[in-house]
Amino acid sequence: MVAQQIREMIVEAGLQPGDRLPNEWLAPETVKVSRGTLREALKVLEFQGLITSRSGPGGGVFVARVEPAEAIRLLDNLFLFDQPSIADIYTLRKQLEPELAAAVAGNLTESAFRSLQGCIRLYEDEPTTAEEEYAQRLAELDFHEELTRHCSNPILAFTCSFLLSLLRDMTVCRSIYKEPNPALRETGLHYQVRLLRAIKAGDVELCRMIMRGHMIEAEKYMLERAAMRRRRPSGEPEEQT
Amino acid sequence: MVAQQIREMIVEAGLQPGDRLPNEWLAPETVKVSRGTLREALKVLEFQGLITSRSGPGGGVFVARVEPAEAIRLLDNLFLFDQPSIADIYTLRKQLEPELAAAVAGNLTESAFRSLQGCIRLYEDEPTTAEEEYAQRLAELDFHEELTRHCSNPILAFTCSFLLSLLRDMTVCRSIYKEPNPALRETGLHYQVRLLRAIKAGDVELCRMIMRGHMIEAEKYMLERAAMRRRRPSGEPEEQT
DNA sequence: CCCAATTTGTTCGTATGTATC
DNA sequence: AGATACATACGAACAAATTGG
Repeated sequence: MVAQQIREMIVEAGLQPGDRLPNEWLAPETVKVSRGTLREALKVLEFQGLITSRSGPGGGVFVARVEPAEAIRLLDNLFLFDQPSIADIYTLRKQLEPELAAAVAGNLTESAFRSLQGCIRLYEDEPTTAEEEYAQRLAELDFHEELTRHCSNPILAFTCSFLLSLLRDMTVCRSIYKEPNPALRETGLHYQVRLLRAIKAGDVELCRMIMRGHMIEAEKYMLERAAMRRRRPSGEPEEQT
Repeated sequence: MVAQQIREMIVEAGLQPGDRLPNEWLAPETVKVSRGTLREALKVLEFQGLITSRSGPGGGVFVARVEPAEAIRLLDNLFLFDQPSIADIYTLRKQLEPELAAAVAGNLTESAFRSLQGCIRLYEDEPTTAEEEYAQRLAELDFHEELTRHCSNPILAFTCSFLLSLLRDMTVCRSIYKEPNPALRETGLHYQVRLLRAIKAGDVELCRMIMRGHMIEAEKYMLERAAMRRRRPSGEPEEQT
């Protein structure tokens, strides 16, 4: 296909992010197709995140660095028809999140610390409404997301980030996140405070251990809640008994 | 964008793989864009693997199931400009491959066993040429790939498969794979024979242990070789001393 | 075996939007 | 403000592929 051909040209020429694609490459006489077909190929590459295009003078098609966040969108359809279970996701999280914590241990800048503490602050106070509950759970996920941003291992960061996006999008999780869970919130907060301390101290092994415990707890909670929802199916609201 | 819009329509309507997209959806009057623009969107979705299109009567645009192998291609550009290191990859493999082994333990059909044994047979004999050496190393990777195909956890399967494809494509790895390595070959073979036995026996914990050992060995070997190549740079062929 | 119908794929001329000088 | 350079969008016509009679 034309898209692959253009990609080849980019890597062959050793073009770097920010470089502009020479006009000749996109001329109909170089590529053997018409503008319409060429544009289809460019759209594909743009969607893939490899190129961006600006209009106006000095504009054109430029090579871009693919951001992990964009790449995750590409996988949106992967599990569209056979959704993974919560257990599936946590099988990986239990293994990888501890490594993530270990990877950032002792390698955080002051500003990185502050943004992590900012995440925590969002769920320091007991939530009063269901919306606040939900927002806090998302903030917890953001804490982990923030960790990935400071991980020097790009694959580990990408994979953990991917798992987080799966959790965010799964409808089961979304409904679970709306339920109040004072116990987990408390222990989760506790874990993350301890984790931050361990990261600051640069204690790699302690980071791993704390995160492992956190993941095991989180999985247990999620599985319990999911099982409850299965027994009392659909969107039935909880009644105070 | 139009592509996202069409994707929404598919999931809203609950279309399944194999279903055909109604003609109305692709009519210029439904979507508010011209045919050319619409085709760009379709090309994107096709590249993403969500749809395929056939021409002729009874043809049209059909929903497809995204295969993991296709999805991996989407990520080709992710690490184009900051390639991960061997250590990065093995950080994940050491954690995930044991889980993969554990996941398939006791869950393999007879035919799955045979194909795994087929992989092993390819490197039972000492390689005589560099090409054979290389082919054997790829066959080792295929062994792991075959495992992913029988893993019921789709994310675990996908991630492990992704890591394998990274190893296959990295130029460092490719050159390392061409070097003779009788020792690792022997122990690798030994690991995989033991692993197959453990899988057959359904001994989950043993599977994990064997695979963990295998990964640690493999990483050590790869890192050693990579370090040697760095000291003696570029494609200089090895001399017998 | 060929013809006709259906549907995707390609092309080109033109028009519009947008950013720079 | 206006001219210029560039990407983006449109629509009609044409080509190719596939199926059934």
